Amino acid sequence: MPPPSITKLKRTSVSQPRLLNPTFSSSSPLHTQFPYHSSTLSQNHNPEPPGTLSPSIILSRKPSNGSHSSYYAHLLESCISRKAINPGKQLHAHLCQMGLGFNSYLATKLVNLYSVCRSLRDAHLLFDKIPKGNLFLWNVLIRGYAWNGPYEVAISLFHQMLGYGLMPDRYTFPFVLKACSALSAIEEGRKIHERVIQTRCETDVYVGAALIDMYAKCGCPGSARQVFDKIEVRDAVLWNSMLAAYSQNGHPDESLTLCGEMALTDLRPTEATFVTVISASADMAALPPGKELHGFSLRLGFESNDRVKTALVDMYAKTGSVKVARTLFEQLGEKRVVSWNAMITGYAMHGHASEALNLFEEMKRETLPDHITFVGVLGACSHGGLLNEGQTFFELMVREYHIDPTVQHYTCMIDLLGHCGRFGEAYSLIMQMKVMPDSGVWGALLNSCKMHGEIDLGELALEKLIELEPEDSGNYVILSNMYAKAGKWEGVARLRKLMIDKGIKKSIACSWIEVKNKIHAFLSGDTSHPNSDAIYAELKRLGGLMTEAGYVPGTGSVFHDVEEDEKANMVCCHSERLAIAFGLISTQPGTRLLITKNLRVCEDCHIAIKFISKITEREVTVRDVNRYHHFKDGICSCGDYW
DNA sequence: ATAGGGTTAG
Repeated sequence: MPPPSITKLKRTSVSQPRLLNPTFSSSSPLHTQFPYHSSTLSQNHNPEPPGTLSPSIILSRKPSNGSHSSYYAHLLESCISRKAINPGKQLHAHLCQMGLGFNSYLATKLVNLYSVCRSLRDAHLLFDKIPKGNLFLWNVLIRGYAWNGPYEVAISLFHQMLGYGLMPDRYTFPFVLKACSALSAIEEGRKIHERVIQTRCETDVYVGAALIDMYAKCGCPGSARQVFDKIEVRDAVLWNSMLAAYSQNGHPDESLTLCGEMALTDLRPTEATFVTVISASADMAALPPGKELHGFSLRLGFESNDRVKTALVDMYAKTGSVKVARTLFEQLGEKRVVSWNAMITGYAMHGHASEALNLFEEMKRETLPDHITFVGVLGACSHGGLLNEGQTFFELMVREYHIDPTVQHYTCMIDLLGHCGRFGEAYSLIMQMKVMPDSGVWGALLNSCKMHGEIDLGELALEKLIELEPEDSGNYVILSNMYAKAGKWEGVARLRKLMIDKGIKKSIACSWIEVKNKIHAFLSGDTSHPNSDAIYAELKRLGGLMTEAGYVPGTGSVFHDVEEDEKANMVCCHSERLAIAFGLISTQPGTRLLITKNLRVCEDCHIAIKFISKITEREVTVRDVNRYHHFKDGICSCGDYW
């Protein structure tokens, strides 16, 4: 039996309610009031997923004894839960014919349907025709804009709603706060928080989680914590939002501490708990808590959870256990973009360029790479000094994948060109960027200038960097070292005065290592550690062995007023080397050493560490906690002239 | 009478 066409349905005798006619966007090829003729149905190239009610089935079940609001409500609910826009529009047209269009209960459901189907234009046009006394109607439309944008409209609707004398409820707040989060609109967010308190909604966990998220996205974890502390009956999601608030704002340690408190409650951690807190431990380059969380997640039955597993891949890769990361990566049931990206960037940040690029080739066959994939791929090229490959991938990204380069992609390219001494091309690339060059870009250029002694361009880069981040000492230090290397002491003096005038203090390089659950931190030339004597003795011993093995202390930093033998001494007391020496004398042979550094490891130390690994047959990983594409901190504290 | 918050790769 052929499906009944909507045009054949009986028209009611009631005068046509124009009020709620469905609207069709101008992009739709269908401009008639009844768009779904049987001919158009058969041309449907986008069939609904299996299990969806087809439009013909909906209408063939039309009750013969007249129309009941609850019957259509049921059908509309069915469309809403399936996000089935086309049958919904057909129902809408049908309701207009039936004369049920002015039923504001059903109309509200239609607004809801358009809203969940992201047809905000249709939702809003219909909304405009419905009496405004119904809070639910407002909530539905605000939700639509909070989920899909423009977010400003959600906030403006909220104010219009207040203008109508309606009181927002515990459903309204999460929606409008989500819009504030998306816009980082802190002033608006705080005003809404006041209203939450007036309305006595502050103990609702949904409202609370939305407030915490709003404060987190606006960079105010302290305010988020105040909200969290005021709520007495908490659920897992509330904890999760607070954990995320800390890790999104550079406090992974607080996130881990809070996770410990959560573990003391009766609440069962969820997938989001583990994803958040495992990534927090990756951010602080802390393997032991990460491993503990791994075990904890296994005990709670998250072994085959791919999202948790992806977070673990990222954590193990970042903390230097690239092989463990790869093993887990291979265990993934479904490899999504995030998983590929975590593994590729993991290889890139440890300088495993060929592994990163091989994996990228494999990925291309299975998944569509995104802009973050290319940050990893270009980062791998930049680490490996692969200029030609980098340029090819950059082209590929733009031409084949139609991805607009971001500052991060440009930073990698500037670094690549600069390190190869192609300053003309590097500079013209900066000039032709469609995005504003940030401190990462100029920092990459400055760092390259330092390597090649390009003083003029270096001065220009510093000028830009001073505009962008006047408080950052690292930039001055790099240029100062360049002046010193070229013997331009008046430049050194000028910069020193500039820093004093601006009241800028130099940041100090610090490295740390965890041994037996205790963190041991070292500054450059530090002698305050209880085992200091033994550490320096070990460094001296290593120095001898390294020289025998062919190591030549770095010529990267030149000391103008220090005797030759003292130079060698100073090169040996960079903070990462102190941490390594301590690790060597206080752990079992064969244990892997993970050192974390707050500034970028200098090239000389990188070479030295390779020698140390070889001589001692120990796996040594030094990880800087700065993002690897931030080249502005490419300094070692001993090489400075202050 | 219908609805809602948190999550990873740079």
